[in-house]
Amino acid sequence: METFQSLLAKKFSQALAKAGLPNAGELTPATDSRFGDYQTNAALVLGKQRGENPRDLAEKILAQLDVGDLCEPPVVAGAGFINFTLRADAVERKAGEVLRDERLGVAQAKSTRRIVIDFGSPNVAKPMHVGHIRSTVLGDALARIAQFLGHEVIRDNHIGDWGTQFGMVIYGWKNLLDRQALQRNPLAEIVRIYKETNQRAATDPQVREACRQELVKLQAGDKENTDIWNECVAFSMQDFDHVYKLLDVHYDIQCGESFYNDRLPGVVERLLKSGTAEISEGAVCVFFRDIPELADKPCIIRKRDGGFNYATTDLATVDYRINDLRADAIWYVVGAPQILHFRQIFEIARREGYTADLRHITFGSILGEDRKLMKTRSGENVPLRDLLDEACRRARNIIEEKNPDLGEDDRIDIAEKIGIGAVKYFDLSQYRMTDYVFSWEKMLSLQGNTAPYLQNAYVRIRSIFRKAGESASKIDRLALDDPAEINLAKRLCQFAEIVPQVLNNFRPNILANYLFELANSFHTFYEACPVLKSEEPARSSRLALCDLSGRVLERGLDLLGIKVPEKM
RNA sequence: GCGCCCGUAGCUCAGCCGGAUAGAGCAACGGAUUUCUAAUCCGUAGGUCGGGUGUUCGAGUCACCCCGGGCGCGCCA
Repeated sequence: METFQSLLAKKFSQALAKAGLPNAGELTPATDSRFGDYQTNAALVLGKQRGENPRDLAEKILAQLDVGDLCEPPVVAGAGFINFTLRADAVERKAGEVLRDERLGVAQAKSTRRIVIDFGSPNVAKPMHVGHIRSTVLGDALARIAQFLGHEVIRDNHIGDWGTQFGMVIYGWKNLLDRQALQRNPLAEIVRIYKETNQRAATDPQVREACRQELVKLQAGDKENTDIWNECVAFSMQDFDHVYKLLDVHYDIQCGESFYNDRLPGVVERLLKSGTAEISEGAVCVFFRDIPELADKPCIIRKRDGGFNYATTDLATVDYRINDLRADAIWYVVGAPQILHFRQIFEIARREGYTADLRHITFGSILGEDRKLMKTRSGENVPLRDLLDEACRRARNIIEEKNPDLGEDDRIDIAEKIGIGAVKYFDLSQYRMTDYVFSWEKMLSLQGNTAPYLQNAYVRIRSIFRKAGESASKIDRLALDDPAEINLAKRLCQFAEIVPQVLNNFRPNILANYLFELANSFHTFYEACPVLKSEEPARSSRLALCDLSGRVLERGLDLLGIKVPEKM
């Protein structure tokens, strides 16, 4: 199905051709409703190129343009803009098409790709904390959207399950472990012994050395240490799975760092052999002498002591994803502090001849009310599990106050949908690069651009259908009359224009913003247009409008990984 | 020192490839409810887009410089 935008753009470019003019400018949604629904600046661009009067050019183009079936006669405005206002009957037909379409008008991508999305990536022996929200929620949303657009998505959890921290964990396990505490809360106990060992190591060189020895033994495949490591990984995975279940996030593969262990020597050998890497001060490095910003920032891929580091692992990972998984693209949803690292990795991959589309999708930090990195009162990372539980608890309090009649099962279910949805939406509704201040009050507010506000619009729709005792009417040609109806129907037709845009710059906030505007339009319609009490044909038409609004809201929120309740 | 990111209403934030008089939400103020969930809607008020120079028909958006904040820069991940 074609959107209004693409239909108009197509007709417009035909008109340009007829007028003997090249394609130019762009046809976009109007910046202001005063200017109609769509606008183009083509005449301005052409005017500049050819040194002609933009308004004259606009008239010349209009003489060749036939869009009478879609809009009112286009008008030239301002310096030479051409404005289009959709006809109500065209909106009726288009909305009818969307109504019948499972995909709600959203076309499949022209060329579909196999995309590995690397997101989440928690560390073993550390609980997931607020810092993991953005990567997890953003990555999941991008995966859902890419998938919906027809791409083949492989969601990969690159777990930090290997590294120097295990020397300390194993030392702690052998010397400090409280078995009973381990049974009660495994991860908390592992974290405790890790922290305590860390403190000891900071002051006691002997402990430090002991930890190093444990690490060496683990890396050499020592049975006892490997068993301990396995147990720690398993305990951590339990914690991750609990959080993922709450968040409704799943992975296709979970190839952690350890997965690449036996591939690391090969990576270094290959790079040395090809001359991409060289030995410097005993370490194996890749230099970027031809890139000014990187000239003084080499990338170490093997340490002087022969050990590998995370650059080596990431190179092995690129290799695996491209050669074994046959990825066309790899998206790394990893925080902005690692920009330099990925710049280096991507550059090395390029030098090795890889042509896959590698993207580092960065994001900012979550701040506390004090505008500093969000921490607990005692200065520690806020465990994600606690935070999500609190979200549900707070959501439940609000539900109980607003809707005391709900049964216990409903309360639990709805509180989870609202609480988790609120956390996710708060994150996704903001541009990913900006740091944001975490605020329960704001994210759980029923007013404004929040998940509960959107969910409420959906609930109102469900309520209408419950009351009506009927499912969506079979109507497929709407009868729009009230401005609120026309506005809502136009908005619904835009869903198909918005969704693909999200992937242009990896901005789910565009979709969130659209859904907010849709909910807004729906609420306005809801206030202005009685549904069940109205006469036919308005009643059926409005029911259809409700049905479509509900489906777009549900689908749109689903693309963001957010669920909708039937009641709230 | 070098590099990256950010700076838009009192607060929290939109504003994609430069486009018309810069938009929301919260908070403030004024209205609407015998309801299809008022958990809402309608309205008012609020801005030298950090500062400057430049590019051009046109700059919040692009380039350069400065100010302020954050982050990163050879053997952690």
